[in-house]
Amino acid sequence: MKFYITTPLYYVNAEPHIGHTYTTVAADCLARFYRMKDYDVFFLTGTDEHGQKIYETAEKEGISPVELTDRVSSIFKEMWKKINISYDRFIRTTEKEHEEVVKKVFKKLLDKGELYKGEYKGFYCVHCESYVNVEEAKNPVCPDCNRPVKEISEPSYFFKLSLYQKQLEELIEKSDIVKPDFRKNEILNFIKKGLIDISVTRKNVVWGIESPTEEKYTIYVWFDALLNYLSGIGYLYDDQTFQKYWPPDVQLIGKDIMRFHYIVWPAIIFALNLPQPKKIFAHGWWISGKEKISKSKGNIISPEYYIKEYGVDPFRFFLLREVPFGLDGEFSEENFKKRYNSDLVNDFGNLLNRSLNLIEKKWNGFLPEDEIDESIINLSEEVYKKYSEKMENLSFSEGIEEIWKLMIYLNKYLDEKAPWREDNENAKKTMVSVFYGIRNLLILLRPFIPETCEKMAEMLGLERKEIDKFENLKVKYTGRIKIGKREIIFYRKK
RNA sequence: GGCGGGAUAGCUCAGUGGCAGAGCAACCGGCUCAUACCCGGUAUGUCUGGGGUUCAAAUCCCCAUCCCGCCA
Repeated sequence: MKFYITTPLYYVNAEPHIGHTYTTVAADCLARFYRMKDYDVFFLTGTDEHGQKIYETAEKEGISPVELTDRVSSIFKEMWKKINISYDRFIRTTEKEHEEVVKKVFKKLLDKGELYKGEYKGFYCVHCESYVNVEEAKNPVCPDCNRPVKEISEPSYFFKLSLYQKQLEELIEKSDIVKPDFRKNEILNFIKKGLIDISVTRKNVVWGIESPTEEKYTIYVWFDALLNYLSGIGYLYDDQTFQKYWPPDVQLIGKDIMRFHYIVWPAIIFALNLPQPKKIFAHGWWISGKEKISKSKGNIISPEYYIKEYGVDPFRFFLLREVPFGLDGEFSEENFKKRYNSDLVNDFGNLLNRSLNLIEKKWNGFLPEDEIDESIINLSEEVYKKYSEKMENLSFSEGIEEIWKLMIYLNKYLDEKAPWREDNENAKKTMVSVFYGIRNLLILLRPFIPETCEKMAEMLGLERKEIDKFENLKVKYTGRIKIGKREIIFYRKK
């Protein structure tokens, strides 16, 4: 079984922020989840580097677009490294391979009559890199960013988007491509009002991919960027890889770029006669102090701060635990700290610590042998089943809630069995069972907090490969296990 | 303005016709292996307001108020 997952390519006009991080962490968690299910996973992310805005930003900074894009894309890479993003490929739209694919696709669509030459008249927002519809006011501004827009009139190639209205309606109604479900109606309403052909070239933009036409144009940056999902796995140059992974199983996007992904993108796929993605999931935004996060409001959330203050894994955990994926969430240090202390420090860290401490005290750090309590075996199985379903639906927070059922049970089990009051012989089964339960927690939580789980596995005296696959949930212990060095992983905050 | 979604405990929210729920916070108790942790228990409601259907409505229908999303 294969699993192909993508994030949008991030526009290098800005450095990574909480929004990019959110999407990418979610994708990483899913990629890891499917790897642990033994799927053949391909996880694609990268940077979107063309367009007028990049050109202008570079100019402002007095550097070349290449210098700018090199710099910012490597900042993204460093960030992903820091938070353990396990992508299989990081694609840049300025790569030769990608540029060639874009040209080939353009040519292909041109030959098929999917593109035609026309005249574009209207307004263009440089900041948003998008054509906008504004009333003929004295000072037309972009409806999204409120910046002044340019009026332009120029020859351009158009993509016959209008042709695909019916097919798109049917696709959205009948498939699971639009997720969460409540977005379906929104998109459908939009489509039903009628689609118009979209301009896919620009006449006066320098920084972009050149069209394979006699008269030279620059290919519109969004058209260019969307094709990364094809070029990233070898479309038109590595057929074997492409055949293996196409179509995408999950594509993650922010809710701000739904239209490109639910309308333009599937229409391009129709035009290329390819199977459609299974699921495109639009997640919500993090807000801060009841407002959308923006530089001008000064309510920026700095991932670096939380990573430094609490650690990478608590940060990853919070993003996916706090709010149902798809809805907006409020990001505040107060909420973060609450989650951190109650879930990670109290429930999880303390469970590990008290358990290892008991094994240390009673048996000098050697786990004895005994049978494992049925209740923990059964609960593990039940939790995994439900957790698995939740993860497949991208309900990360509910997936974690399932894991916590086992966590809570283990704490309760310890209290009830009170092994510290028992002699070693009578405490054996309890501790072996708790050990088994904790090992299962490490497996289940690993897609979310990989580093922590690996470190904890070491503390349990286990090898990394013992928590590598969900298959291992069933593995029981025989032989003597010497637990590793015990240390506190999550320190209580304030 | 049009279309859609929503209003339930202090907070975040679940609950599609049958005794109003969960988590967090609060309070009380237990435990003492553990990171002041963990375990158990208690309390908490004009289910936005009004009308209707029904043996029975948070749930279905109508009206009103407020909030949110989408409308290139």
